[in-house]
Amino acid sequence: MTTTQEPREGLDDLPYNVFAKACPSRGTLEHVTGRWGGLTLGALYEGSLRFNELRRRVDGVSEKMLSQTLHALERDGLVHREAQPTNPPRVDYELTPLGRGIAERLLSLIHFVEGRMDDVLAARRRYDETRGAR
Amino acid sequence: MTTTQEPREGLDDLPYNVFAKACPSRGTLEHVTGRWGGLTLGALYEGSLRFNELRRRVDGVSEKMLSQTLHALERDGLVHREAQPTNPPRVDYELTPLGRGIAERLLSLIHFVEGRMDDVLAARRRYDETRGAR
DNA sequence: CAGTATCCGTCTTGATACTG
DNA sequence: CAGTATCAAGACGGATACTG
Repeated sequence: MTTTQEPREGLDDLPYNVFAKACPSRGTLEHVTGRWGGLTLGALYEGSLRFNELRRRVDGVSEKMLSQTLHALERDGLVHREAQPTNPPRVDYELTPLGRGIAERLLSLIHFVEGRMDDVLAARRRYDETRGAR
Repeated sequence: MTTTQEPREGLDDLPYNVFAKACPSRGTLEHVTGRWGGLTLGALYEGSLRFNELRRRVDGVSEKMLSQTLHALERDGLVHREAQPTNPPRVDYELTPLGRGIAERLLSLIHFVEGRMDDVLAARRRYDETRGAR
């Protein structure tokens, strides 16, 4: 009976469970936490930004990836796209209320990680010494 | 002066800034939020687990990916690996205090997303109707 | 049980070029 | 400015087989 799964209380009674392979929340979580999704949401938390402003904020993202990321976030209802039909075109991206809720929690995580990087780096050195020498 | 970067107060004064391409925090954040990293941390939040228990919890992960993920998290000092030299071998994985701090924030994000999936799914339907019909 | 090693296809990514 | 289209390189992921 080692394989019997005990339900994790307070989690499995939700309609969506990210631990399950087929749950749609897994997809959204991947958009949010993906390589560029999180940084994009984080950048937009400061306020609305235009496409190229965003590109400069999110250091290293290509046009293609930013475009793709924004589409996914817009489709999930986390980002609102506001296009002015001027010439040259001007398009502003901003978080929706739902997007803000997600960005807040994401930034909490990001700031926590940033604040602990010295510990992480120290742990890495220890690990590499111990195992690397072997 | 459209390219002048205004510092984001309360963020850029940190020694590590995940928005910068070369910042090591980016790497750690990717371990944490990667496809399997987040789910692994989330599973371990409940308590220590053995390798194959973990594999069953994190639905869909392969041995290779779980092993790889655990190594990265252990190296970053988020997970502790406790191996008993018995036969058959028994290895328990558990969060370090640092890992718990990160897992808490990650779970806050995960639960929030899970709780809003109906909104997300509705947004997707709207998006697909509007744009898909075009 | 707890992994490691290897093969191999797929999916992502980044450069580059081009459009409105 | 705000993207889209295309393509090659490489990272990523899964299946399988094997080890201690």
